[in-house]
Amino acid sequence: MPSFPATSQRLTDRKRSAIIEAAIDEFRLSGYETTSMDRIAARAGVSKRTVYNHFPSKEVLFAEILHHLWQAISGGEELAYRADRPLRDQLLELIAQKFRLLNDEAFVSLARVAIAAGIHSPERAHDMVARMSEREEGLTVWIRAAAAAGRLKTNDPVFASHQLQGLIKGFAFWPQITLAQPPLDAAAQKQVAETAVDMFLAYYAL
Amino acid sequence: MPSFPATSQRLTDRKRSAIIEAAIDEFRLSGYETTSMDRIAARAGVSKRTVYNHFPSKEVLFAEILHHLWQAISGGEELAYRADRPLRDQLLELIAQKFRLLNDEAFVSLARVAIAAGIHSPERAHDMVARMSEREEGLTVWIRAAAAAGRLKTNDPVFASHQLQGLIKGFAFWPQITLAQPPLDAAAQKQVAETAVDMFLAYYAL
DNA sequence: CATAAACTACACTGTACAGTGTACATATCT
DNA sequence: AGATATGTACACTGTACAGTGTAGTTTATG
Repeated sequence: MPSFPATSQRLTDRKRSAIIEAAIDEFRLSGYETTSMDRIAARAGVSKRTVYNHFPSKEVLFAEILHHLWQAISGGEELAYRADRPLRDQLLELIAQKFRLLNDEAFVSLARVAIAAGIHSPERAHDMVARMSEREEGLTVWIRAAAAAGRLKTNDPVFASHQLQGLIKGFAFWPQITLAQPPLDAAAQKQVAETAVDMFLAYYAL
Repeated sequence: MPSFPATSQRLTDRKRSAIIEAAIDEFRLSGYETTSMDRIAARAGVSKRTVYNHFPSKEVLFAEILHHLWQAISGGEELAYRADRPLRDQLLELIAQKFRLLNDEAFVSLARVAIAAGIHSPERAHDMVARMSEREEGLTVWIRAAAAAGRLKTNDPVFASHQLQGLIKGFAFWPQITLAQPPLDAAAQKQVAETAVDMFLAYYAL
């Protein structure tokens, strides 16, 4: 029976976690270029050599972190279209789900780091945003179903979905990413969500 | 009578312009951190020392460029609300004006550079986007006037204006900035503009 | 043409940083 | 307790880059 030190696993695992956490903080704070491996090591309370024993290069460490943050936010339970409930209620629930993501510290971190790093690295940006837009599929699927059921008048669900998201993200995503603004408070979220949905339905509902 | 070399002004002016142009290209291509003064000098066809004779530091050169690009896009002729024309036409014209800005290479460059540089420098980001949002005032003013004239039902013109812009920027700004996507073609612009305006009016028009 | 201003080549300083090699220490496992 | 895996301190290489100093050349101007 291993008498491991109270809180957690093997030393090497704790070190590894500390490095990843420190790296997330540093990259988030300073971006990829201006973050040094020495600072990451220092913040992690770990020797620089240990960082390199775990991760062969800064690039790899960075990729690991993107992967790590990605895991942290992968919990999207698709909401299916239902004929027996008002469109408005269903849309509000879909938006609420989106807000949970947008309020998620991990998600915003990921987005900030990814966009900051990717803005001058097309292939990485492409990969990143491609994966992010997968998370936007749910809404499109719902709209397509509602249209097929004859409750919405659109033959371009992807476009309509982007519109609705534009109405949300303009308030609750881009300002937070580019200006590091705090997430919307509950009242603002309510206003943004309800007005967006009502505007959307005013145009698309049959 | 000075026999100046055909095309333009004094040598020093041409050098200065060459430096600024080269710096715009480089910063746009690689961001602030990863662009070196040596590369700028090389691209400008100028000795490094000359760069420093014109601009005391990289910081200053960068600021100069932001200022320079800012000048290049400052030609916004505010469109005033008019009681004698349909709302839809006026809004479409406002949007068209916005698209002219969004299609402007200089504007997109500025935005990309500014956002990339500012994403980890809150004060600069703040300053930058504050100035950018001045350019969005026109739409807000128009909406306020239309509401005062009893043609739109909103008591929050700023919010409404942001909504309409969200419907545009989600297609024609953010993808271009963060993914370096090409500007929308004419057909797409038409679709985005018309659908946005129609959706907006479906909700707000009296 | 003389003079001042601007440009150039180039060598140089200082710093920051990615990444490595090593000798020694500490933890983990059997 | 002894063997093995990990971590640490630290010195070091090589590179990239901001910024400077200088001596000499080119360009404009009275």
